[in-house]
Amino acid sequence: MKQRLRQYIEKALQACFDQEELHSGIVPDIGLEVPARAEHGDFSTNVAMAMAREEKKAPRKIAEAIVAALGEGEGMWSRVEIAGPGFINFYLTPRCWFGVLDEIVRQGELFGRTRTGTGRKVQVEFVSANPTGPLHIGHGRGAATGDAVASVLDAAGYEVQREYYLNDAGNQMLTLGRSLLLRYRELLGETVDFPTDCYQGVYIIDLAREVFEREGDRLRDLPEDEALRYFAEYGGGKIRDGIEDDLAAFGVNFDNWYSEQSLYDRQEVERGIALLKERGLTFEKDGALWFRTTDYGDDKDRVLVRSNGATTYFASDVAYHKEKFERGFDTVIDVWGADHHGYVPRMKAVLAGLDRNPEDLQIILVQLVNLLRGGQQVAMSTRSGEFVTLREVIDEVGRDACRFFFLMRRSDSQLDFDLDLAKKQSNENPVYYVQYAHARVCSINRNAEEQGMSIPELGKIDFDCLTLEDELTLAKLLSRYPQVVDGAAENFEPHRIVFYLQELAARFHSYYNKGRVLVDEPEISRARLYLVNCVRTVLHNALVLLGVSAPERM
RNA sequence: GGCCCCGUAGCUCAGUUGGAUAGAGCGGUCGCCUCCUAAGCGAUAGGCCACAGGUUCGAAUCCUGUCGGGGCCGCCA
Repeated sequence: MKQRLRQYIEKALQACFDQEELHSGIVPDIGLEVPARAEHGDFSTNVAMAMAREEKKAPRKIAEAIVAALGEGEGMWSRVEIAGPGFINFYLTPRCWFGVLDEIVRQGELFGRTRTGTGRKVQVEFVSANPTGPLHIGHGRGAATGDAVASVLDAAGYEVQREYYLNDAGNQMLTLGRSLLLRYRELLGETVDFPTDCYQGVYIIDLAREVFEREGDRLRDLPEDEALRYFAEYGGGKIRDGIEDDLAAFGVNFDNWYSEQSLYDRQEVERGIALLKERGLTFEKDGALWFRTTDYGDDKDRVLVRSNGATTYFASDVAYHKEKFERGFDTVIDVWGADHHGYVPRMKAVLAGLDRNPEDLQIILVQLVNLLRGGQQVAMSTRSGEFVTLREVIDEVGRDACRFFFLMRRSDSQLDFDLDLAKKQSNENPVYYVQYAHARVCSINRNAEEQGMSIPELGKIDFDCLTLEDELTLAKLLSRYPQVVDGAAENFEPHRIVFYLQELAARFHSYYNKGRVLVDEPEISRARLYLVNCVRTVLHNALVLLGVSAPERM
């Protein structure tokens, strides 16, 4: 719709230049937007004002020339007017708006998919929690956000891969092994002084018990390093499986689980370091090897190889990101907790050092989640092992409410997650509000069917039967959906989908309450049924992007 | 000390990339079920967009500074 209108305006501008009404000969970017107030039309453009400087002419004069050159628009609009300082406002005909309904019916589940990203490969890496403990609520927000960003990009036409980076190398796995081994020895009756730098959570004790029940005391007499390796491997595997299960329960499925250890096994880490060295971007100091990230705007240089010869986590990250681009992605997106924001400059430096545009790496920082119960903040501390797991929250409030709540806010503002509110089955809970709209349409469909009426097919509708203001409003709102998807994809902002859903649901509920869909006149009933099923389709399509279900009854 | 995010209605937050008279939900008040699901709808009250400058035809939006809230600053991962 917007595109078509833009073409008309471009044509009019060209005509003005040809007839020498206007002289600059430059067609600017034509800003077309939906005005905040209905009396300013359906679309409004500020081109005349934008051109004022170039043309050295009053905006309203320019607008007059453009409007004169516009012509009739072949029934697309009923009125064009110049308003305010020089806005050109278009009033589209109802017939034009209701055309979107046929479009929705034609495309069905594909309505809202665009071609914006066609031919571009994007990877979204998210969660990537260390396999040393279960996912907590903070990881849940990252999971919901990353998954929705991936879905939205997919809808916008990008080729998308979802990846989980598994930190299965380094001494954290040894710490996990040691934690388990000590708990195991406790179970065997030994008195153990459990160190503070070991993992404190009760899940460690549970895992140790599992081993004890399977293996008995067989592992007591193994050499220390062998026992550690056993426990690290067993624990890491189990925890990883648990993470995968939790994510599956949350509706999040990864295309790829990428092992950090595999980077070492394939000498990728060495290769990455060697490459930076070759390019003269490294130096030695205090027995360690550093990457001069300050050349690219970081505030400190960073260590790649420690003085004891061990590589840092940053070194494997260099290799990992280098390898990502070698896999052919045009854009790589990392979803991180905001507490890692300090790592952004050094990762951008990695790209610059590899002659890659730093913009090709996009980092989404997801802010903290404050868990509330009864209005009080729930205390959490990973160190002490006291935290609320994602699984517990899913079990308590349900997957739909959980995902919806995580996506209700922009990811760069902190989120209060009110457990009591998320559980409430009432009007205070926005999740049900949206789902209820979908269920209501389904209910209307069931009633129609009982009356022997089926959902009308494409093109079998007389749009002149849709005479209500609310019906036109709904059609306009529906037509906006593909742009909402594009905007959400372009800015990595899935919350835009949430707000759109709430608005669409609100308009539908209002319409529903004002009158009946199924009335005595069959033609009107059919037209309205057609309309509300378009609403249902868009509600469904948008909910799918968020990973929230669209129930047929509630 | 440096860096990142936030500051908009009593509360929680949107704000179409700089547009016209600033929006929603919750909470408050008052109404609506002979009728397709009241998990719903309608009405009403509520604002110095933290503050001060600047940029321009035009600023909640961009720039600078100040104040307030949160977070991060390891040869840990």
